[in-house]
Amino acid sequence: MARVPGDEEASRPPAAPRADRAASADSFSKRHSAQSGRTGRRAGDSGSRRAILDAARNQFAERGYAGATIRGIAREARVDPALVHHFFVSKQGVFSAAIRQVLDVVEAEMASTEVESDNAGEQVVRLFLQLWENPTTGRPLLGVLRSAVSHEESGQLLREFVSGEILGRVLGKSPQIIDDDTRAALVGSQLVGLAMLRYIVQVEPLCQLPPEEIVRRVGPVVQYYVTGQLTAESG
Amino acid sequence: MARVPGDEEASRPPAAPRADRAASADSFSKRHSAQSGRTGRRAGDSGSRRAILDAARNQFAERGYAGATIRGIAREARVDPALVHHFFVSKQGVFSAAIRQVLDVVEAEMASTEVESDNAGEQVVRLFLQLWENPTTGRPLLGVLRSAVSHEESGQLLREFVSGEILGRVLGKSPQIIDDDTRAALVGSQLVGLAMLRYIVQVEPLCQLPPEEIVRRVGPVVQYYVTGQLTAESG
DNA sequence: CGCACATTTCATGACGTGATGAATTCTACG
DNA sequence: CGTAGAATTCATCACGTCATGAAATGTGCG
Repeated sequence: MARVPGDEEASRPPAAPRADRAASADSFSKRHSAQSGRTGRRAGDSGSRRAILDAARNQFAERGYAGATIRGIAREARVDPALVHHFFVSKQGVFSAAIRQVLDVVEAEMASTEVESDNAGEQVVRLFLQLWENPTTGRPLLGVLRSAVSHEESGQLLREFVSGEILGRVLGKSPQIIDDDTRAALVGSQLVGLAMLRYIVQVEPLCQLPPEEIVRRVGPVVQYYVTGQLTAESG
Repeated sequence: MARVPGDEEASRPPAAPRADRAASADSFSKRHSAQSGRTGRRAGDSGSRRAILDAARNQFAERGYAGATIRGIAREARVDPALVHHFFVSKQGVFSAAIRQVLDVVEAEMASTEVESDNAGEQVVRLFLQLWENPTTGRPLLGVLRSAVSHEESGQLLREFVSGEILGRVLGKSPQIIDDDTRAALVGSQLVGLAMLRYIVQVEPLCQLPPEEIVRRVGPVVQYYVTGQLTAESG
């Protein structure tokens, strides 16, 4: 049990082939545990790569970038930690691979949803909530938001979302000529705050409210930021 | 240099008094470096305890609970890491001590500021921004928010702020009988989102805007959540 | 002075982390 | 068949983390 890094005595040559190792008592918990000896490649399509990505999304979503560990991801994927490095090189590599792919889906989703300028507010909030409620997109988003507070690349992604996606998609429909970037940032602040309190900090009344109720209450605020009025037909 | 935990040979009795150690080449960077030999107490009021608390606030503010380390705090305070443990027992202990004290100031500040019900929106946003702009209160708040995404106690503090402080102080002035907790949570979501984008993620137009500009733009939204109308004199 | 106590540092333990390199097994292509 | 390469695991390394216990040095009280 005692790990002695500097032990020079009894250092068996690492090149010695070993075939005498018995099952290490927890090998049953690994993928393809039933058959297959130990170290080499498995037969057929093991799906390990995908399993790692799924596990990574979960871990990053629940613990954020700093809190997630390669060992934890490997454990959840029932795979050796070194395999994670083999496929994705580094921790940053797993993160990028796990997040980026789904971010494209999010972007496409937003692109395919037409936002009418006359009640953009409610539509934007509805779309935002749909993305968060759907686990496929929601968990990676959770990962980005959880990581954004201390991981620079995640912060950058969030910045790009606010400055790029919101400004382009939402405000592009109702251009105000001036102040567009500020309006986009204010919309972003309301949306990010909503996600923080509903999905991360879990403030009580908020995380129980049905999505449509939130749409009804927050929609006008987004509308106000975009057009300067509470609803389209007021005034 | 090589650290050998299991080294049993050459283990000099730990009780042996040592007076032959020369200055370890970086001892100048410690507090009271000029005078004083090495290990014991320093003369006069060293202020180490306060230095540790200050350093802790900085570290937690910049890296969050998980990212901050006792060694990092000790380094910034120019103190041995063990001293941090001596004063505050554990990492959680430093965090609590560093944060709690200032949170009382925040609470008192909020209690002493009267919120008139007729333009509560702008007043609340102004007070919120004042707390964040002032480093004395702002940096601990940064620490709480940065930690809230992954540290349970910080999340709890944030929940209590939204469910307690906002509901009691802001909505207490303009009671709506029904839905108070939901209104408080919505106000909280806007404020938390604002802090996230302005002070943590640093979205461009937002963190340059003068506070009063933000008050003017976000105030009506808070007012809307509280009273259901954009301004007091509309309608 | 002498003794209890607070403050300070050192040495070390026990453990977790990301990363690397070699060994082994399987697949695919010639 | 033979062999290049992909997939998988093991054994470590080097380091950083929180935490503890003991030793050394100061202060203050009787």
